[in-house]
Amino acid sequence: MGRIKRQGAGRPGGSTQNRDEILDAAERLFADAGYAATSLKDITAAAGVTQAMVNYYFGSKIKLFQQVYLRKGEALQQARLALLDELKERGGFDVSDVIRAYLVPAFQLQTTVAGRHYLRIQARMHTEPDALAYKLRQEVYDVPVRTYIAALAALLPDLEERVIFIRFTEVIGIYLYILSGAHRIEQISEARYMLPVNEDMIEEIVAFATAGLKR
Amino acid sequence: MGRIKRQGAGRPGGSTQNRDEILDAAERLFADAGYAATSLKDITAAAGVTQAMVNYYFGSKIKLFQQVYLRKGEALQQARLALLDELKERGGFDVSDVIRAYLVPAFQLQTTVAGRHYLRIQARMHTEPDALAYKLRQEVYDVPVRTYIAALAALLPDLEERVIFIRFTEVIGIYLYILSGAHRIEQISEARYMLPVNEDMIEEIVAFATAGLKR
DNA sequence: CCCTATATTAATTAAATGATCAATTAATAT
DNA sequence: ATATTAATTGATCATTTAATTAATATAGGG
Repeated sequence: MGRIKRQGAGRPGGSTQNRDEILDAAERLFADAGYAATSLKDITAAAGVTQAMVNYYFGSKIKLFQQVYLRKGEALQQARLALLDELKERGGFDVSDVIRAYLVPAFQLQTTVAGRHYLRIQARMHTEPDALAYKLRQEVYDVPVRTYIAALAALLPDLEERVIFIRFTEVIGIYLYILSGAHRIEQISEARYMLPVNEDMIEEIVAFATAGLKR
Repeated sequence: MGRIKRQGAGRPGGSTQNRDEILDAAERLFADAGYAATSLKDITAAAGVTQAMVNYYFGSKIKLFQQVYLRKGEALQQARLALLDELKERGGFDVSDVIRAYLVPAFQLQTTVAGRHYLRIQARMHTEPDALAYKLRQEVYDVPVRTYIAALAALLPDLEERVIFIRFTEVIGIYLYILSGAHRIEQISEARYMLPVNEDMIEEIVAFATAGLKR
């Protein structure tokens, strides 16, 4: 954070990773404080570059945010679609498998520091002002959600698709809340309880959600 | 918004509601844009008062936010505890009734404009930086959550309290997500589906959550 | 009726913010 | 070799921000 790299102006020798370092620093700081409360000064200081670099690489603060969100967001959705495709190829899967396929890529992000930062940003996207979040969110979410609902509909022919949509919305609520910060949940009960980690938590949500969906 | 009330300095004649009008305007604007992105200038303009009034009545921007949150937050938690007490007095209730008692006061808020503003603030509290949100959230949430978990534990003697805690956390995730903005969910599927309103949505969540809890 | 507490405005302050620009240096293409 | 493009610094800009203060006017208790 903030290490000094060079002194004078001008293009430095060799190749640099300043663009990625800005993205990484922004990801971390946006995760901690949200978009509006994070200044370009904070971000560029953490990345060890001057403020002008943000405008050089990204054009503006808001465009930087969009890049941060899309970078891991698109990968996450691709992973979800890929897992569902695998299920379809293998065949012989049920509702639990579909729910699990949706959850696993998100919980995998939770195993790295940067992934956890991204997950906090993602959770916050659902409460940020529409002007900031709506278009981005839809760009990333629309296709995967529809694809998963269609897959569930095929497995649950007795249920209207509309009902599946409603219940899948509830599943999203569960996993977003759990992933938005496990630390917090322990605080509520004064650390008397801990949430299970990863695999166990995934299976808990899968079981909970499957029971709610198939009821 | 921004109507002019008076011209000169000095205490105005009669009684005023400027304090409440500041709270109302702040509630609406904090709901729309979040804490950091809402300026005191915005709030005081909307309330039709000068900026200095915020510091006069509340001391600072952050203290104003806390008052906004606590005003309806404490009432909400009181209502939850009261409904649970009613159940206990009447006797003969089950898991569904407990879940419903937790949800009903929140969904009642959704029936008024100001209530919907508050619910957006509440949903955002779960992703705001800990420095802003942690203490407030705990102050309001701690007792009711524990009380409800204890009530559920009495009804589900086969389950460890720890398990009930985990599953109740999932229930909170569901309802927060649903209430954080129903409009958004319709957008995701290009308005092909609508979420049920109030009573129906409450019963949907009650059924979903009960199935997940009792499984 | 006077005095003090209360409520309000207008002006001001210092700090922070996002953005822009000219200057500078290295890499790359011709 | 030379010209152009890419990457970077440091300084500066106009705004916006939250907060403070002095002045002013009314309310209400003795």
